[in-house]
Amino acid sequence: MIDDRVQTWMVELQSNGYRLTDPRRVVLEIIASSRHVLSPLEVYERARRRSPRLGLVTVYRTLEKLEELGLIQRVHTPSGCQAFIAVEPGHQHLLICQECGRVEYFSGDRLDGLMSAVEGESGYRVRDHWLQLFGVCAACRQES
Amino acid sequence: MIDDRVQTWMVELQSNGYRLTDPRRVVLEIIASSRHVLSPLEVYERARRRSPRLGLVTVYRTLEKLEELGLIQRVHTPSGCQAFIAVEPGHQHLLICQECGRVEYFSGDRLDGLMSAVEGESGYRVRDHWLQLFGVCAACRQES
DNA sequence: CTATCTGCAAACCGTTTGCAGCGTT
DNA sequence: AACGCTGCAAACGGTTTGCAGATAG
Repeated sequence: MIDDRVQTWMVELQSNGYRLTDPRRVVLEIIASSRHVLSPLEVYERARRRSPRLGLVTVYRTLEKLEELGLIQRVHTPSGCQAFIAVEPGHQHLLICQECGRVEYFSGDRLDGLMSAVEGESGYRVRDHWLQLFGVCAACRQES
Repeated sequence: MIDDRVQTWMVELQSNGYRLTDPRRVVLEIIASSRHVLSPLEVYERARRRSPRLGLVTVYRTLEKLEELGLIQRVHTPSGCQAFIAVEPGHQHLLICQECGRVEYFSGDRLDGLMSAVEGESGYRVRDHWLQLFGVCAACRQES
């Protein structure tokens, strides 16, 4: 399943004219297999364990391409906005553990009514919405 | 109404042991009276028109205190997270114009059902949620 | 009178860019 | 063989810190 994701991402990169290199493959595998949000530096540190010559710059450039292709997304939280997680097709929203950064995906927000009400009252045309939940995952709850 | 807000903020600052200085008053008035999100630099530029000796550092330090006291909030958008807007008590959510940054406040998201469903499925304890709408305000719509 | 605040300059730190050599295709 | 990619070093830009003098309470 994670391998599927890596596979899909590699195909996607190649069919957009990007080359498949070792450093890139390592970065791909790290984010594809993580259930936690990861900052560029965290990706770099993990990737270095496998590929010590890798540079931080390559991590930034790979993340940029993956984001541009819609394969990963930047996650915004009160404590910072430099973390990334895989995009899970069909699941638009995230539930993020405030302790460890673990992510669950969900969809079905039933906000259409609210959105058109707000649209009417404000005179705005609503184009997009963000919904995100924050909490503590089962594992972190047990620890405390 | 804006003056009320400035008044409230000044009292709040003072009752927390902070001093009321001219540079601070200027910064307060700028954000309190803005219906648009403002970056530190934008606050600085506007404040300088009134108070040319003001330093950018003072803007940062004042914003920090206002945020800490819960009087202003940082606004996160796809195009950046360094803008601030006044907190409107009782209105937890924002609708932001993607063109000009104008903000409308709203509440009543009726997400309790969804939140407890997600809580049950995930094993997380949900502590907080973010809901934000993006669109184009009436004025910007007319321009295009 | 004292503690806080101010503006300046410098430090800081995450991110981006320029470049010469390397590796994919 | 050609072009994209890599890692290094340096540049960049927004934010923070140290400090000496100014100012609110």
